[in-house]
Amino acid sequence: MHKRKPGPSSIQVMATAVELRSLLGQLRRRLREQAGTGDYSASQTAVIRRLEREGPATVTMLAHAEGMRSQSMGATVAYLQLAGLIIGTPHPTDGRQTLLSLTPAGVAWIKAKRAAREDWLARTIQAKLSPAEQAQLSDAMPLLKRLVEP
Amino acid sequence: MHKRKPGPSSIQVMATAVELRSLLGQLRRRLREQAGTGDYSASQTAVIRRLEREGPATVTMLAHAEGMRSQSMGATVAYLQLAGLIIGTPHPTDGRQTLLSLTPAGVAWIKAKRAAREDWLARTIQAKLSPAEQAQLSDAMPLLKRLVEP
DNA sequence: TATTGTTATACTCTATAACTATA
DNA sequence: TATAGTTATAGAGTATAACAATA
Repeated sequence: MHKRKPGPSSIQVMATAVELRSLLGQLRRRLREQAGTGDYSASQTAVIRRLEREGPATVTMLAHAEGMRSQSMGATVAYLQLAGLIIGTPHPTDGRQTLLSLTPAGVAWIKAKRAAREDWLARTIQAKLSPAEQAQLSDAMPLLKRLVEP
Repeated sequence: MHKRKPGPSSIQVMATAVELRSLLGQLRRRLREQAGTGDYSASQTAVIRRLEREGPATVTMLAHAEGMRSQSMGATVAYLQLAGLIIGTPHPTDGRQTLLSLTPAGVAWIKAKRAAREDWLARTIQAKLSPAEQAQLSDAMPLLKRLVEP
């Protein structure tokens, strides 16, 4: 256990909040500027990854999982469909729903990405943080996750 | 020291990267939807806070510190000037530069914000994380900072 | 010639509102 | 009537390019 901070005061929490907000923006800008041709946005990548991890899903399900509106997710999904990475098939019993899943091209994209270590964020984490710090960052993810949960 | 993870493999690093990217987007969307009237954007808040912490600065200095272009920072700063929270005064010796600093209204805004604990992010950190977890999150900030550094 | 800052313009992401189709 | 999804439109945030003023 870390012992550096006995218990953050509310001023320290505010400082963390302010810093996190600033870092959020900086990370986002850095991610965008590092994105090359053939790369996809954060939302697009998140969708691809989620479909890989959890299998087929509808637009509404994806929107809910990523904390955005279905209209916005609709645009994200439409782009990925045009790009040929995901495909929508009608739900067998409910005609309103469209089940989205990865195409072979989508699966191949993920694998190629992983093999090539093309991901700027992953490369940077590995290059700039020690293994212990990488673990520390990884351990902080569940905390961030809880912050965005309803 | 945490001992849960002996040394993250490159697959784990990729997983962290993917998760961080998704959480980044979710946090940003949540921050936006929680923003009420009279609130300012992440970039705007970051500028206000930085001026408070480090004193007067130019547009170029602020842009560099936040990792964005001076044209973009110009827009952010222009809005804050219109809102009356910051003011620009000509540099005494270098006529090209404009030194930006907080107005009394800007200082008052920060103080009111703090006193009222109006900040959604700070409130959420305090409400959803234990003191130890708050410290853990705070400790992760320097790691994120190093990721965005050039 | 280099630097500070501004203006014009465009792109991405996301939101709200209104609509269609199916249940 | 409620739900899944689409289309139209708007706004915020940021980028690039071109320019003006000062050093």
